[in-house]
Amino acid sequence: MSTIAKALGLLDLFCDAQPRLGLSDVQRLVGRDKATVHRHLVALEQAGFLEQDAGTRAYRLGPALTRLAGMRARTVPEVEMVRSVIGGLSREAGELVHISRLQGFDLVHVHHAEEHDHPVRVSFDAFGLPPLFATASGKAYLAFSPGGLLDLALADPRTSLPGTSVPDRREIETELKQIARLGYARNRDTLRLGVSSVAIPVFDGASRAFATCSIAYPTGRGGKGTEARLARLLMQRGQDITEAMGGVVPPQILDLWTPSRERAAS
Amino acid sequence: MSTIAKALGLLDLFCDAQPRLGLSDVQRLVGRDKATVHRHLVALEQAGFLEQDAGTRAYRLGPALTRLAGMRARTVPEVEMVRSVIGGLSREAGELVHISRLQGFDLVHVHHAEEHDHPVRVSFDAFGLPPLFATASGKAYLAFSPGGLLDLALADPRTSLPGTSVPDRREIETELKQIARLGYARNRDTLRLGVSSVAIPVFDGASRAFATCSIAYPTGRGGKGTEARLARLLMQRGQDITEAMGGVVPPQILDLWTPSRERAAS
DNA sequence: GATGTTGGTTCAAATAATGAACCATGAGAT
DNA sequence: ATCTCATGGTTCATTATTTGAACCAACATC
Repeated sequence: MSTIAKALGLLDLFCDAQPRLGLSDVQRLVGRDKATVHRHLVALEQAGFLEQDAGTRAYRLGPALTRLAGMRARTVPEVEMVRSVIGGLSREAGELVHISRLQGFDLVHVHHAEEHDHPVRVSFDAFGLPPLFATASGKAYLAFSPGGLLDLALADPRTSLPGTSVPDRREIETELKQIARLGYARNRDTLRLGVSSVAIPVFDGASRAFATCSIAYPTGRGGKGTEARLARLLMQRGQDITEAMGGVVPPQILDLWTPSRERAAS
Repeated sequence: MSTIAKALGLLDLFCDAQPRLGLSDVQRLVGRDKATVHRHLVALEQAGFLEQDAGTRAYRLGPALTRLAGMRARTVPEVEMVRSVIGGLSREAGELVHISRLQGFDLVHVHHAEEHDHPVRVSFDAFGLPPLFATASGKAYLAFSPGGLLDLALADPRTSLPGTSVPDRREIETELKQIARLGYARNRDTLRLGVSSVAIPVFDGASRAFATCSIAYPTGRGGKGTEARLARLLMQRGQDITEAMGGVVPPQILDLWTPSRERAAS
């Protein structure tokens, strides 16, 4: 393991739960020698990636990160940022990933990634614009948005299209509450037979849901644990996706997605 | 020089002028061996600090920066971020630095830093609330804000306070244009005899000026080059200051502040 | 004042970084 | 078609940097 990797790895220790860490804290968390850790911390501090509180001598994330992140935001177009994140997610999940953005009252496709080699795959297809509550993405969006939107979605003329059963408002509201509790939405065969999916919302700079990211997979694949596994992967990347699109995940959602990242001392 | 510092130093090469660099580019810029540079780039990429374009194989700043910057923004209060930046600036400049924020039609003090050891110093003092066009800070603010504000400032009742001469609108407008061209505002003895200052605007998240940062110094100090030197220091840190307060510097101002950071190949 | 923290330093030993030489590929130029 | 130059990337013996046990000083607790 390169020293560079070791040093940079230290930055990941600074999480929401513990944003300030002293030398001993870091030493305990990574298990390396104190002298080594100290020199890494100093090197990071001199580069501006950490800064040290003059009073408590604790370290926290430094200004260089803000500077470089700003540089990236200015120079790397959103498309490429999103591509790199969902590309990685698709590789991890082994399934089709796609991102839709709200336009009017519909979620329209903006990006997708398909980096896997299963013989059976869900083919991507912009299959019309189904009503919001009929897709995992739509439900993910509704569950994390102001209440009034559901009424508008229910008033959607496509609600009564042939083949789609008229939805029950109560039932939907119950499901949306469950989604808000779980952190992700799901769909099993409801829109296209044999196709299931899980979805999470994407937030904008003001922490409002404005898009969604979903993973679609053949319902049969992988048995019972599949949905949970994919949902977990999706939620783990939730922050990266939102940030790639220039947004900020509300703290309470972040807790839902990346719980117990605490590294309590033993 | 530690390997960590060498590797992290590579990140600074990615600037607005050249956001994508190939292995050879980086190698030329830093002058180190190609193999070394390559391994550093790979290490940075694996940690997410860089990412490589699959097509061109060029490197660009990576998603980990956005993630960590977000973490910092959430966990480190603005006060401390600002303090660390202007503290450094005060050390570099050897003079009093302070930041004011617009409140109503006045710039009120929010932070200051005074880390120097000159025997003669400008003492900090919240000397009332002078009209905007009488201070370097106020002029810096006006010069980078929508035009209508000048009228409001001129209508300020304090304009006709004893001792302050009634300002000429034409004259002020000319000066504001000059400030917008130079990138910074200045004041020499106009408000307090023996005290001069230079100032720049601070921008919010929507790139609107909402505060200012200024350096105050005894007019006599350091001869003729002083103003230029301090202004240069101030503008160099302009981006850091705005970003520490959660804002974004408009690109055209950024060009003014950090020009020709290009590192052209010889 | 004994004891356990904390942040930080030292210096011989060990490991990881280094760089000259080496590939493979692609773009122009002849 | 081939020669050349540039590119990104790799190898491996040499070297220099990183490493960590022991050590120090300051502070808090018992």
